[in-house]
Amino acid sequence: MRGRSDVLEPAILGLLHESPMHGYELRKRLNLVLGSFRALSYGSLYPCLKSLVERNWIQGTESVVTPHTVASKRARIVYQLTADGKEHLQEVLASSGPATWEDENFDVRFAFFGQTDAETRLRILEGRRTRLTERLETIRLSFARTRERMDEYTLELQRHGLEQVEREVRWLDGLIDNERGIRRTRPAGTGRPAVADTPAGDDDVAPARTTEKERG
Amino acid sequence: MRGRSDVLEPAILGLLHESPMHGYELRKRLNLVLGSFRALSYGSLYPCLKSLVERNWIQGTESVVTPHTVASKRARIVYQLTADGKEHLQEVLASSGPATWEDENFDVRFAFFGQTDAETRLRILEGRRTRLTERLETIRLSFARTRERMDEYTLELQRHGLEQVEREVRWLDGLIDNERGIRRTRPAGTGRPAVADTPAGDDDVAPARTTEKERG
DNA sequence: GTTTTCATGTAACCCGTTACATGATTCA
DNA sequence: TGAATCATGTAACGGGTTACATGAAAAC
Repeated sequence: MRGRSDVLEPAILGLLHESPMHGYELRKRLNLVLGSFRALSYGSLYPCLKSLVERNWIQGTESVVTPHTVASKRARIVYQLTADGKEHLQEVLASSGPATWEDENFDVRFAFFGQTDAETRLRILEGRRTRLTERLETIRLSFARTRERMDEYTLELQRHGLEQVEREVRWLDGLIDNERGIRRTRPAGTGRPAVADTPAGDDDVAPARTTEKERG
Repeated sequence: MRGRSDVLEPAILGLLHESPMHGYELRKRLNLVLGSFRALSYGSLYPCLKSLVERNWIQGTESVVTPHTVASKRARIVYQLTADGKEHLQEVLASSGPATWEDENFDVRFAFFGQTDAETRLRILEGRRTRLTERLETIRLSFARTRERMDEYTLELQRHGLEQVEREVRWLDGLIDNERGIRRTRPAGTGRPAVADTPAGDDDVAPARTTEKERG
């Protein structure tokens, strides 16, 4: 309901659930989960950790590292989920709504599918797919409306953008088919991913869902 | 030098240079140029227009529209570039620097390549390419370092992200080859785009630049 | 005649970055 | 011993969004 980001907190909780970590390390891992590969700043991370501690979802323990000789003074703080935190994370992962379909939110949620039940996974994937096809419609529309008036570079940018989204949809189709397969085969909740791993440039996933024509 | 966004202003100036417009229409066009297809809010747009007027780069004229009967009271404000604005836009378009290689900035700059000279176009495309290959390196590295410890969904997200960037690089390669061709053929500055328009799934652009191996 | 779309704006707020400050540890 | 990296934090700022306010024109 508020803002709509809430991307950082789930990411942190999710990673800490996999294994306890200190801030500095967390930051590096975060970049991989956060979709885009920009480096998150400490100016974001540490205050967030602080607030998570205050809300009692994580706790930090001063882990005095024994470097190579004796114990050092400057300790690093290893964070881990509290019981409350684990509970909260499960709630977050089980929920899904409009915000969940958006780019960054989706990436984070997807990254932690391993901790999510099959129903939710499918719900998120399909919501995301709908979201993207809506976007396709919007693009195609204004595309068709303005294509004569646009110079060719702008047009090329548009074309490329459109293609990217189309590819994204095909990727989702593969994942959805996969989830459906799992769901039919297994009682749900097994957490087995078995995602498509087509190494590069395989265009035969979901052959005729996004029709290439009607572009004029 | 400041912030690093400066994505909105150039986009507005560029669009207004193509043709004068009022805010509401501008906003729709903006979404196509701004790379991602999120709708820019009026809360961003109008204050920005205001500040551009204050700096004398654009000017707004109350265009009283004759709707269908008589003249209406509520006029819409049509903005156009001033002489200063045109000059400033040319400066902006001729410049290039680290910020230019970033995602959104690049998109905007690319969209207005029609108004940019060939040297600059090539400089930006190559800068962007370098930026992306750097990113590829970063991803591949942390990818290799953590792949065993990651669950398969996170891994798939990574794989997919990597693939996207690789594709982006191939797209750039096509554009660069194209620009080089133009540059050799024509004295530069002709403004002729002739971009690659391979409809979909053409993988033979720049065959062996991003080597698929050494992924372990 | 009422709803939808067009059209312009403002104020509060959110989420993140940059720049700064500090100090320990490892490596050359 | 000095530089690079690890490690933790704070304060100021920036660029965007949401929510609000207003009203005319077009469509139904």
